[in-house]
Amino acid sequence: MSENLYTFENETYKTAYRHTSAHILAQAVKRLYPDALLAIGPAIEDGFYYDIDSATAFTPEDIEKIEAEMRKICKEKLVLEKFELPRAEALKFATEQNEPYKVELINDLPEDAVISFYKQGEFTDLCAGPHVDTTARVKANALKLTSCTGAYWRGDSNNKMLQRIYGTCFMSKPELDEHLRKIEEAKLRDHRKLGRELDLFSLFEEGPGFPFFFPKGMVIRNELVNFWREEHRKAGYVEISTPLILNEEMWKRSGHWDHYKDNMYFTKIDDSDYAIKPMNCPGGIIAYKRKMWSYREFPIRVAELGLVHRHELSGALHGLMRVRNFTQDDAHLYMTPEHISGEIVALLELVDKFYKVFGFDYRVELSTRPDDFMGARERWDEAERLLEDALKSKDVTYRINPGDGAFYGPKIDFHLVDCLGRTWQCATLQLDFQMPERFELEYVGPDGEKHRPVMIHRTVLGSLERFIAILTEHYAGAFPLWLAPVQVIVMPITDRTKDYAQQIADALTDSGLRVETDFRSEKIGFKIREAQMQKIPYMLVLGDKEAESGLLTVRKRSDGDIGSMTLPEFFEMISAERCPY
RNA sequence: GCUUCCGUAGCUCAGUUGGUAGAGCAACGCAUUCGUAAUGCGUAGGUCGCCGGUUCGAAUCCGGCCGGGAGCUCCA
Repeated sequence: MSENLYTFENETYKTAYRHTSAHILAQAVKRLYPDALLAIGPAIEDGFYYDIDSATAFTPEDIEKIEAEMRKICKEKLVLEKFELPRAEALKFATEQNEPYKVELINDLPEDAVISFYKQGEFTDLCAGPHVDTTARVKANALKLTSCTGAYWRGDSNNKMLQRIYGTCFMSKPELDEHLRKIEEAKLRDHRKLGRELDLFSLFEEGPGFPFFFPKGMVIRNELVNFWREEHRKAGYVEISTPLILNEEMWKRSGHWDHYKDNMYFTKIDDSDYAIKPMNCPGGIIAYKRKMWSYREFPIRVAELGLVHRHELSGALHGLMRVRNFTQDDAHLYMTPEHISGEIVALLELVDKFYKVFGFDYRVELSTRPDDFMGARERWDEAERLLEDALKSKDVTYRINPGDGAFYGPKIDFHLVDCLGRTWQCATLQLDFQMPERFELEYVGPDGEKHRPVMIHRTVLGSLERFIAILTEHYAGAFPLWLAPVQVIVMPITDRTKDYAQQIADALTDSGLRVETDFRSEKIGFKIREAQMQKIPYMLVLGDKEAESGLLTVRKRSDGDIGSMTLPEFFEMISAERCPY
């Protein structure tokens, strides 16, 4: 498709275009702030950024000046010239340029590397390329610096924090405007905004990271749990509940003390030290150990909607997506080694089944052994291989996330996307040989001897809070009938039809629907507007005509007025929507 | 936790160079009884996030703390 070669249809060109924009950004910064040191500046999903070490903190005014300078550079039509240097000379060059971060980058390249640079006008940057041919390719009026934040050098919080300037650019102004408009529109779906507007949930200063759910939010939560319980019953799960607080010994034995202490809350009871659970597994394990198990009972699948508390860093908190207490739809599966593959495959299917009900696209990652792993390396290799084999057998597309596993085992993570395209881990499936060892879990095998079971930790929704946040944004607050806090609102047109409306409302309520009535002496247009803004799926408009004929006039949130029908016809119409599982 | 921006009524926001606060929506009251996205009039509501400083005087300037947004780090 040669005609598409120089458009954003061509990913390579798009990346080169945005990468060149990053260089223009760096050049502009260097012109205005000659003492600024350059770190790295790649093209990213929606644009580009450049990390800069500058003594002056860039203000919004500075950013505007930089943006103006960038436009100037575009118009200067500077040609980008590539040249290569052997490592030693490249080092010398970067040193002379007084760019210590570049020197560090070059130092990390192999001895025999030939290192490329790109020069545009007076500005030269270490870069593998590729780039567009001149700065004039970048449309000056379709370019925008979007934000300036901090970012650690090399993504390590022990390193110095640099200033990261984010920008975006397109091949024409209308495309840029469209992109910016979409972002503004997406912000309207933000669960924090909708949670307040629809009176579902919120967070308050009095408890940062500790969410509140209001009656309407609880409806969604409970419906979700009903669905979850039903599917887990079908999948052969049983359910338990374990305490929020266990003594410190327990957490030392589980390894949480060594690996997770900074994220835990502690408390004292009488003179003993206790901890509030950050995970449900130790409690589940105590429950397991209450009796002796036979291999004949395996695999056992024990679920728990467990409320956990984790001390997340204040800066990491984000609405309901990242909180300090949340309910995991946890489960622990105990099995013999022969069961592992089958159980993992069944779990991949279970997660897929759940996410399909909501129409989610999800990304899968295999997270491998972290630096602070517990247990033997060979066990980890084996566990990682088992997870990978299961993914392959189900033809799941996944990517490897090295070193991101839990301290007790590798995991398969499922990520969902929020309104602004940020991804959040929801389902997780973790294979664990460590806890059974640490807690000396046992079962009796066919040989009459005691053996060590294998354990799987898993969630499907991840946390109810995060999942509800994702759901809210996914539906933009217009929840499907089965989840909608109010399913039907009954609105008489005048006081004359109040009795009839009440009668209909009672019949709907009796059938198990969540019904509200709007008897205020407002005009019907006003009631509809409010019901519409509350995103109530069905509105029944009842006036004299309906009272006389005994019919209902139905308005659908999504389609407007859909005409009149009898009550049984209405029930028939919505029956499929009332339970999608 | 770090960088940066922000914090005025339940919500969305005004408040010129410092002179002790305003609008719309919501709430409440009265009138209105109306056919598919806003009926009118009225009432009430704020230690301007908190603490301290500068000043004759602070929502406004300065400092500290708390909370929030964006991003980094970290994670369900």
